[in-house]
Amino acid sequence: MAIQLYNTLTREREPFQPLEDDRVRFYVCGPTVYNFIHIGNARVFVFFDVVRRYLTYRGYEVTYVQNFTDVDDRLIKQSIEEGRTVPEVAAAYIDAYFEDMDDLGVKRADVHPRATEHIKEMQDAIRALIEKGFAYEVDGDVYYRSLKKENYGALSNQPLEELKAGARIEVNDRKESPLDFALWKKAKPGEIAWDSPWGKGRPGWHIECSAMARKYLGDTLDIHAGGTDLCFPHHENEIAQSEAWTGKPFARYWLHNGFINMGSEKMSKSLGNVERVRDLRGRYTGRELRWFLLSAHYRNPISFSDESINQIGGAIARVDTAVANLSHRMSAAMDGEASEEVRERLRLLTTDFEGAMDDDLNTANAISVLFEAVHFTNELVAKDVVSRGSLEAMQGWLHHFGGEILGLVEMVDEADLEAEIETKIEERQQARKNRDFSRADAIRDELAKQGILLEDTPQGIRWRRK
RNA sequence: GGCGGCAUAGCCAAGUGGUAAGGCAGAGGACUGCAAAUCCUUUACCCCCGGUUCGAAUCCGGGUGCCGCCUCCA
Repeated sequence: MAIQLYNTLTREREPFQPLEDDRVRFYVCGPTVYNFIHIGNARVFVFFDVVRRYLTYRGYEVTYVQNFTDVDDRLIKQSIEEGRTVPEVAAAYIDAYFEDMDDLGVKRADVHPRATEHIKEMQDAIRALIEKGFAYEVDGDVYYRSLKKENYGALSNQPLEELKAGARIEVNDRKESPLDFALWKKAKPGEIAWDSPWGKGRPGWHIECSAMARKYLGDTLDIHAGGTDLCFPHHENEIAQSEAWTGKPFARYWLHNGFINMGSEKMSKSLGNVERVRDLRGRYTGRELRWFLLSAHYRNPISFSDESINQIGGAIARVDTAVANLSHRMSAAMDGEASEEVRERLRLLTTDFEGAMDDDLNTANAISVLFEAVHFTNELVAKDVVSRGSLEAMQGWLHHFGGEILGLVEMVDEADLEAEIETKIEERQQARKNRDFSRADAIRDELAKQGILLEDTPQGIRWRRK
């Protein structure tokens, strides 16, 4: 059964069939690096990181591209406020972006192209659009002629009349139609600018994705993704200009993720309720945040609250405990291969996991399969007799699906066992043997203060970090 | 005004026709020197009113409430 994806373009769930059978060209709109990213940005990057990992697991050769918008009005504004140049501001927030993403376990894209490093490609695109009659220059600005293309509005499902009616009246009345958008903007004095056939200026926002996507992925992408608000106008405009430019479909599947609300309100600057990842990282671990972001279906809104994330902590503890106990059980296991029962259970878990992810990337259900795996792990660990092979197979499953694909499970390294703790444990065992329970409890309490939890099991004492 | 989404237990959250997943929190039990962990059991008038159907959280109609997009906001 093929992977089913909800495609914004058709507003239907469709079987996923890339242009080439075993290759996926995947483009995600990255951040505008004028500031630290917020939790809503992070949802995009974390979720599509999982999609990319899953597609790779499914055998596709994935080329994953995510851009940085490193020049635009907001960057210019920010550079004035910070008293730094635009490139300096961009560089600082790109570094910050990677720090935040590393903490959330998001892998680097194959390419992170920056707008300012592709000025030539954008100018080539603009020139081609002018030649084809899809763009026109007015006094140093270049605009795209939106109405020239018949299917403008298809992605956002808006009839042109409505778009026109809803369009804001802009100060700039040099455009032929209010729907036209800037491909090239003339520089004001002192602004960062590049030379061009139309005079000094900078690229408009939408053209960078079209130019960079084509350069790194070709004329037609398999998947183009981003936040739901990008649907209009950004993605609509990308489609228009790219297809006018290349004469080919721009992207086969458009994926848009839902927003994060603060309570029931939209998170927005004007409401002053924006949660930056940078700040959240002081309150929560990156793993808690990642788990939180994957705990609901990607197209549904998530309500952010401290209570919600605190609940995640309990869930993570359950998984970590199982993983640690599994590791501990290994030392007292019998030699031997994985049992047929275990193999069968793991096959079923794999089927369920794939079923969840194939069903429009349902990470919430994939996580519930992870909990089934945890439950089975706990049963195995509690058995009187279990083979090392069975435990290793279980461990491998958790590592692969929970760790490699979802990025939520962290394995423990048995070599972590520290001699000092082992000595204490030995001492406590002696005390218990002598029925000196107060001494035994004292040692346990002492270790507890260091964050080490001791647990008595039929296979001996095990310990883990709290 | 146009387009679209959502409403499921104390909380979070799956579920697009066949007796309501999973997690957190709570309760009871088993196990334990005491614990911890684990296992078992337990917690739902699926927003309201109609309709279709043998059968609806799921489809249709009408309400109510909330939310998003409609030019640079993930």
